[in-house]
Amino acid sequence: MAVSKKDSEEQEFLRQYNIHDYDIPLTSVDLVIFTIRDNLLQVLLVKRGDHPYKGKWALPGGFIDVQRDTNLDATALRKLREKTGVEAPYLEQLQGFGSKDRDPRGWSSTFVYFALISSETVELRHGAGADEAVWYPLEGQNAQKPVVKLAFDHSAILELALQRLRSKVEYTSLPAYLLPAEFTLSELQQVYEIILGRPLDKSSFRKRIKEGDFLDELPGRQRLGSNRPAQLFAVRAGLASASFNPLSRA
Amino acid sequence: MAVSKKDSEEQEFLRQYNIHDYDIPLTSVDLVIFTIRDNLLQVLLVKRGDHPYKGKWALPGGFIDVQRDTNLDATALRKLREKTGVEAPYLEQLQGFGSKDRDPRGWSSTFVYFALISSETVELRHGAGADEAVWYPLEGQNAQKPVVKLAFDHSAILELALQRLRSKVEYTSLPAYLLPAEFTLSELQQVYEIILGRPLDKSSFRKRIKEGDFLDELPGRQRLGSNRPAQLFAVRAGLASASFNPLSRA
DNA sequence: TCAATAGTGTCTGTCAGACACTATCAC
DNA sequence: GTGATAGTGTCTGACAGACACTATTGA
Repeated sequence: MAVSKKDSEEQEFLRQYNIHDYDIPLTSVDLVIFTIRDNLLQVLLVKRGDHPYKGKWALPGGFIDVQRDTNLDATALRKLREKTGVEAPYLEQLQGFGSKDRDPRGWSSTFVYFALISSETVELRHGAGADEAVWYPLEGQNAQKPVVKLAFDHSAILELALQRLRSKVEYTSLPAYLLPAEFTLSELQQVYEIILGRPLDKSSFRKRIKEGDFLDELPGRQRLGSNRPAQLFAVRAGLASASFNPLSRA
Repeated sequence: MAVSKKDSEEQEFLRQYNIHDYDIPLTSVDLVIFTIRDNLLQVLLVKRGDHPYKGKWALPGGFIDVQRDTNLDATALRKLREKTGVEAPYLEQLQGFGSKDRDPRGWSSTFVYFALISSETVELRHGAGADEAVWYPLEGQNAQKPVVKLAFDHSAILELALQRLRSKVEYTSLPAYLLPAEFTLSELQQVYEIILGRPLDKSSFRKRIKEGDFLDELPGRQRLGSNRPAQLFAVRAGLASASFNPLSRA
């Protein structure tokens, strides 16, 4: 098929197009990675090894690698893997932020992701050029604002992520991703209570979860102790990284 | 106060930093602008005047102007004003999109905004360099996918925006922003029905709206006709552009 | 009077939360 | 048996939706 005049005109345009001719903003991807450790909700922070804000605590993140990353999700997953070794978490985009003055290098925008992982599957990467990474606990139940001041506008971003987590927990199965692959309903209820900061009724909690129909009972698998053994459950396969509202009544 | 070694080191870093040294993605802001016209939900589309996708229909949008725009919201508001003349709509960020191949010019990312405006306040900008702009109806009630194929990945983005609109309508006051400043409860109910594609019960609709407590009754203002006159309402001041869930039961 | 739409009242089935109950293990 | 936690059953108040009713205008 011959190349039409229109096509060749477009190709000429693209040939002459050079992104470096324009004033454009910096664009990065940042991550708010939550987990449960020691019965507390915790978030992953890194100490910045480079300017700007060198030595300050920040959310993990970085620039899009236009050679290797095929899309934004890929960038987020790569960053997550680099910091934690985790491959398949719950991951969703939180929101974008961008302004003239959030980064001293100039106009800067970032796509912020929101990840939930089980702390048992994590190996934090240390040493050898890697920025120092720590789990930072978001104080217990009544837990207002995080205490540390973070680099850039990351404190505000963390605040928003927390809000989003709390509001989504009300009607979704998200907290299941904060636990190891196998867990009991009591353990799951405890996670809901940690995030929401208030006790839940056992009976209605179990009713909702069962009706939500996003957990699989693992036949024969039980957690033993000096009490009645507890049935183990797992998140139903195929739901990871997806958007879904199992507890919604809509 | 003397400039510390650390500060001057950072300043030196910033002096040498040049964004044009890096391979970075294109970053733009796009808008999904909804309104109600002729009892149909409609979305604003523009015909592209430049490459790429010249002559194709697309969502309105463009690049961030790093000189004039102080933040992402400002870019979105500016674009909205340029296309429609509207100053104060309901505006929220929908989601970011970015990938290697969504734009033939190279790695491209976009922050997509979601706007609701009253069609009565709009003057579409035509002629003189402006791209042609039209309201495109999203077919009536059962209304599945939009028919036109849009440029870039805009068809998928529009699809997602529609989903988001429909799901938010279930429990928020959003539809009020699709109407003129003053409206009756029956008119508002009609908008909900258009978006959801199903009839609502008058009594429970009115109960919910009144309890939501986001409308102000306009004393003395009534819509007349050859029937009982209807009380006029307005969205409570101070809620515009804000995030809120008046109908939520949480 | 009628036609038309605005606006209210009542009933009922559903369901979430409160709370008490039973079950099953280690010791 | 006891202590501890798992898991279930029952009741009740709140409330959303169905539907019938009343209200108020123009013609």
